[in-house]
Amino acid sequence: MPELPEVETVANGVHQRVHGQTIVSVWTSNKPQTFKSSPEEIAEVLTGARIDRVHRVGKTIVADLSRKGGTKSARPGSPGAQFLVHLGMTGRLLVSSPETEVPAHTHAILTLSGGKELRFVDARRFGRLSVTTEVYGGPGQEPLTISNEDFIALFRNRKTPIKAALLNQSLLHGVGNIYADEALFHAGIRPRRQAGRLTRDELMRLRAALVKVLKHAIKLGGSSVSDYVDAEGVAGFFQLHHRVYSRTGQPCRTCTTPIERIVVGGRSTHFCPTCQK
DNA sequence: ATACCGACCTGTCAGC
DNA sequence: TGCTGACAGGTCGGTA
Repeated sequence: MPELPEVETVANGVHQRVHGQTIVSVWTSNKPQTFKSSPEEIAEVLTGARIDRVHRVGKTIVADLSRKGGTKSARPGSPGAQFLVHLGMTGRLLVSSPETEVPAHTHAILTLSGGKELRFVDARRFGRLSVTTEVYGGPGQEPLTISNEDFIALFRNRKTPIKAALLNQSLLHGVGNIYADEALFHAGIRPRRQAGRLTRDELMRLRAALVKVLKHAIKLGGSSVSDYVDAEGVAGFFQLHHRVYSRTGQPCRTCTTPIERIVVGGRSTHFCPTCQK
């Protein structure tokens, strides 16, 4: 489901509802592929910890934890741990009342001091939970804040199609299939173009388009992620603004040429053959 | 080192 | 109605 804007929306929503609360108890399902750390390790680190802040790094939701007695200012030798949640394709992080029915495919429930529960639900089980004591930095660079020069340098000498390079999380993290297609459309660049052969000008346009598309999507709450935090959660509306993604055969909103669908790097890819060169 | 490709899972939807 | 196959917004590990 989620790319950068959706993950940011979920992280912010969860933050508002749970920060400052303590994790009273932890339950996990017996589906081991859900976890990077072992369920035992997760339960040990989380139980009794306070959630100071929930934020996003790449496509990962990061909860900063501290322990009673310890403080936010981590003392030497006792760094604050972090709880990492990757939503995969179908993962959801919900803040629910205990009386709310537990949905199918629920893999973790954290009972909070405020009386609510933080639930991790993931039908397809591509999501991952883990705990770490090192500050998580993510695999690549942050698309919202990277400079033009750093952005241009990322793609130098790359023979892979620009679409595939945008999806490579060790270069830029947070960009997924929807926003890669959308950004390439706004920059007027065909997805199969070799990354290393794009001009400086094109790469600068691409960076600007990416930032614009991501920020716009964050403002609208992401694309079609509904029910993402709790019953009061607001659905995302960015899907109504897609120019190419999932619009195969429909007229381009700029020039009316039918949008084409191809496969690049094994991923379905949409573009306008007239607007993108 | 880089790049491609299948595997990991379940749900949904189009077509027969 | 029910079955089958294609497809889904992500990542990882093996192979070339």
